[in-house]
Amino acid sequence: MKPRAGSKALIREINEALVLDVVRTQSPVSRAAITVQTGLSAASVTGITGKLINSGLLVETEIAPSTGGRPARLLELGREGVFAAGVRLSATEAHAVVVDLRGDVVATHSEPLASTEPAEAAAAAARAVRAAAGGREPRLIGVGAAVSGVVDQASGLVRHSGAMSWADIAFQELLEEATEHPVVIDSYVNAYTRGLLFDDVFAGREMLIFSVGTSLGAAVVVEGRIQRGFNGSAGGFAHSRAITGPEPARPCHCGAEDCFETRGSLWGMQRELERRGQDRQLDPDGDSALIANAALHLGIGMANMAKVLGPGQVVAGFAPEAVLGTFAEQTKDAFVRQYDHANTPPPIFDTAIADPVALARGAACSVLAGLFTASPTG
Amino acid sequence: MKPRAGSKALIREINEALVLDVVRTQSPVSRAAITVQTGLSAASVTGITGKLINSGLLVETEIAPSTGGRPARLLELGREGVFAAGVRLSATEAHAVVVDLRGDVVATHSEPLASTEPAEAAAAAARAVRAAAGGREPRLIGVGAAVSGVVDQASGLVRHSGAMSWADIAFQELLEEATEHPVVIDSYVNAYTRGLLFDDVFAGREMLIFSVGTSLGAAVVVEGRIQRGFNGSAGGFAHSRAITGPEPARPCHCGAEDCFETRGSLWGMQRELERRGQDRQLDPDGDSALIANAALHLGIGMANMAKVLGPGQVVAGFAPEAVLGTFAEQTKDAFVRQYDHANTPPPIFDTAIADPVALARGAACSVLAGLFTASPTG
DNA sequence: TATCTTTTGTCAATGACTAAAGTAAGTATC
DNA sequence: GATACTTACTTTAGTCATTGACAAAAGATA
Repeated sequence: MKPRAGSKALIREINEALVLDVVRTQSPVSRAAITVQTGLSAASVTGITGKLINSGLLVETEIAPSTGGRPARLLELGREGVFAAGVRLSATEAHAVVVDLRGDVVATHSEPLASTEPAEAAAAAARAVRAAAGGREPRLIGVGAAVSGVVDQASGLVRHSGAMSWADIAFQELLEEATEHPVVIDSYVNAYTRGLLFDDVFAGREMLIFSVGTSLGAAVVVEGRIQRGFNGSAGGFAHSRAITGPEPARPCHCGAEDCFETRGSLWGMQRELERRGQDRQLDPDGDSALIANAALHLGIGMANMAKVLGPGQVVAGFAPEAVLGTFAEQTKDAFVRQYDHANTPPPIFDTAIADPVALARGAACSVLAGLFTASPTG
Repeated sequence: MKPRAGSKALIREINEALVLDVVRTQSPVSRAAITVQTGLSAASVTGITGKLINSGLLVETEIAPSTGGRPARLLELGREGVFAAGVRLSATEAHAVVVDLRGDVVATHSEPLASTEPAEAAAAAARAVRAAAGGREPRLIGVGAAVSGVVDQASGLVRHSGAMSWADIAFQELLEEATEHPVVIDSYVNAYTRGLLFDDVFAGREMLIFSVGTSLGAAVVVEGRIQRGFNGSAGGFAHSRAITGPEPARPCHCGAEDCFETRGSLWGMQRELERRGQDRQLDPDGDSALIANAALHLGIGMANMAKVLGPGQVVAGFAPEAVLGTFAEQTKDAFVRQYDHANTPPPIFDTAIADPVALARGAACSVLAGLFTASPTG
C-alpha cells in the first residue's frame, strides 16, 4: 500500500472511522463517552456525529437515565442507513447475504451456477446479490466475494482456484461490472476471518484462523489486521510438509508429498480411502482411525504454525461436511499436546462451524470494515 | 497499538516522515520531485522542508543542472543534524555504534561486561554508547539495543534470554536510566532485520529473515513492517519440530524433542558431538556430514515457514562463528529443493553475515525508523 | 534582448480541530 | 419551590496545516 499524504480529508476519515468504531464496539454510547474514548474534543464529536447521523450511519435512540446532570442521548449504528452484501461462490452455487452496518444478516439468497466460467459465475453472483438486496440495493456500499483458492485482494485477481478451475482471473473487475457496485474479493478463510473479527468474541489482535474442509486454509491476523503475504499467498500451510513417521508417503495434487492437505483435509482422507480400494464416502464411525490420524496431523501442523506466529487465539473453522464425529475435538487435543512443549503459554483454541452463510457474511464484513478503519483495508 | 485521533499534528508528522523518506530513498532530490512523489502541494513541501532544514535533518547541497528552467536545489539527509546509537549486548561485551541519519556508522566502541546482571549490563551498554557518541551525544535521538532472546518491544521487557540468564527484565527502562536517552529494545534477529530494511537491496515488503548462530531466530516482515506477534514471540521457529525420519530423537533445552534448534544451530551440532562422546570444537572439515545434515534441516524448515508466509525474499544471516565451510550454501540448496515443490514461485534467497556491528547498526536503525514512518514503529 | 521553462516562495482561503463560553436538562439541598 | 450543583451537549472564535493561485528566481532558447 503506497503511503498517503496527510490532509484535512484524512483527519476527517480517521476521526469518523474512530467514532464509528467506538459506537460499534460500545453501542449504545453517549457523545460524552465518545469524547473520552477517542480523545477528540467534545466540539469535534458533536460535529462528526452530526454528519454521521445525517448520512444515516448513526441514530439517536434512547435517553440514558441521568447520573446527576443532563441525561445522555445515546447513539447506535443505524440499521437502515447503509448495507453491504457478501457472496460465497462455490462450483455449484452463489450464496449471497446482505448485512446491515452492525454486521447482522438481514437477507439471503442462493442462486445456482450454470457453469464455473468466470463471466457466468459473476452473473450468478450478481443475481444473488440483487435478489437478496431487493429495495436496499441503492443503499449498498459494496459487495464482498469469498472465492475458493489463492486470491490477491490488492490486484483483484484470483490467482488459482482448483474448485472453479480458474487461474489469474480478474474476478473483482468482472463482479464490479455485473453488480455495478464496488467489490472486494478474498479467499474463503480470509472472508471467514473477517466475520470473526467483526464479532467481539473473536476480535483478538493476534489470531490464527484455520479452515478445514475439502481443502485446508489458514489466515493470519497480526495487530488486528489480516496478513496476505506476497501475491496473497500467505496462510498456505496446506502444502507445508507434515511429519509422517513410518507411514507410507502420500502424493499431493500439488506435486509434493505428505503435504498437510494429504493428511488433514477431506480430500486427503477420501484419497486415502481410494488408495485402499474403498470407493465410498467417509464414514465417521467406520473410519474413526483414519479421522483420528487426520486430526493428529492437523493439530500438530496448526501448533507448529502457531508457534511461529505466537497468536493469542487460534480458531479452527470446520466446514459443515467436515463435521465428522469427534474430528474437531481430536484436532484440538493434538494441538494442545503439541503446543504444550513450548515455553510460551498456549493460545486459546476454539473450534467453530464455517458454513456458507458465515463465509458470505464475512465477505460482507470486509466491505463494512472499510468504514471502521481509516487506513487502507487490513 | 491504540488508535489515535486525527489532528493537525498527526498530519504534520505523517507528511514530515513522508518527505524524509522520499529524501532518504532518492537522495539527492529536488523539492519539485518531492512534490510529485508525495502528492503534497508545492507550498507544503516548501514549508515542511524549510522546517526540516532548520532542525538539521535536511541540508541543501548542490544545485542540479537546469533542464530548461530554474535549476533545482537538491536536498539530502543531514549528516550532522541528528544521530542514533545502537548496542549489541552479549554475555561478555557491549558493542556500540553511532550512525548518522543515513544509517552510516560514524563511530563504534566496545565495552566488556563484568557480569550479565541487568543493571551492570545496562551500565556497560551506556558506557559503550557514551564512548562511541563522544561530542555527538547531545544530538543523539535515541538508543537501540539488540538483546539475545525473546523481547517484547512494546512493553520494553526481555521475556527470556538464555545467553544473559534473564527472565522478564525491564531492560528498556534500565537502559533509559543509564543512558538518559529514549531506548528501543529488540531481539537480535529483529535488529538485524531493521538494518537490512534500511538498505535498499533488502528493502522488500514481504521478507523472511533468519539468524543462524548458537541459536536460531526468524523475523517476519509484512508490508515492510516487522511483525512481532503476541508478546513479541513471533518468529520462534527455532522450536518448531523438525522432520527427522529414522534418526534418533534429540532432546531440546526447551523440553521438547527434535526442535529445529537441535538440528540446525551451533548449539545443536555441538550437543550432538557431545552425545557422540566427542568433547571438542566443531570442525568444518571433519564434521562435514553433521554440518550437511544441519543445513538440510535448516533449509527444509526455512522453506516450510516461507510457504506459510509467501515472502518475496528470504535472507539467512549467519553469525561469524556459524561460517563453517559450505554450511550456508548447503542450507540454500536445501531451501530451494524443498520450496520447489510448491506451486508458488520461490522467493529470492540470500545468505549474509550477521556480525556484531550489523546487529548494533540494526538496533540504531530502529531508532531512525521512527523518523521515516509516521505510524507507530513497525 | 525577449520569451519560455522549470523551480521555488508567498499569500489568502479552506476547513478540521480545540478551548472557552453558553445552553439544556436533570439532581441535590435548604 | 428556589437555588446551587452536575453532567451533556452546542456554539463561537481562534489556531494552524494544507491548498490553489500567483509571483519571483534563475537559467535555456531563439
